[in-house]
Amino acid sequence: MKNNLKIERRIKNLTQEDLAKMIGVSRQTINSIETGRYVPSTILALKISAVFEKSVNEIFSLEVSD
Amino acid sequence: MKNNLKIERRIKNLTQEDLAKMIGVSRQTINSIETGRYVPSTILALKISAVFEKSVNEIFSLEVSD
DNA sequence: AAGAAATGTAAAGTATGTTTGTCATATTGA
DNA sequence: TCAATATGACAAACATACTTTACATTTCTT
Repeated sequence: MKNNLKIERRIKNLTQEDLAKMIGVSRQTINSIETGRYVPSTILALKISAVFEKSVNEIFSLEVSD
Repeated sequence: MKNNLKIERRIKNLTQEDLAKMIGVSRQTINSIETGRYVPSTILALKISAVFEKSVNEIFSLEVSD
């Protein structure tokens, strides 16, 4: 699964830690999602979606390997 | 987290097992998501989104408890 | 260039998703 | 009504998400 987190974060000028605090997870969790080390739960994706005011589908997308 | 799975399934006339097979999970996984027993991964949400041709946000939504 | 802030990553532990198997109940259709 | 099909739910085992701590590396600011 791919994601635009880094880009969306830059648009809103948020650090990984800022975003983490906004949605109530650890900074490492954001980092791990961004670097593709793991796939977030749908609740997390929805919270991220709310922060960036974009749909989950606009932020996350399936790859062939999924 | 709430979801419209049951309604969307009815619209497309799919059983839990049909949907499960389409996205490659077990029937119990679909059942558990539908009845709110657990929150799916974002990959699963995106696959479900693809089946119903609706965004993840249209199918799943946050509740205050999230 | 130097110090501060931001990021990447790893290990260990806890929590939660997912599968398989199984059974009970509800719903549908002849 | 009877049988078939669909759904809800539980338990055990396993996989993966997530936290915390900690440290190294990169990027930013001056």
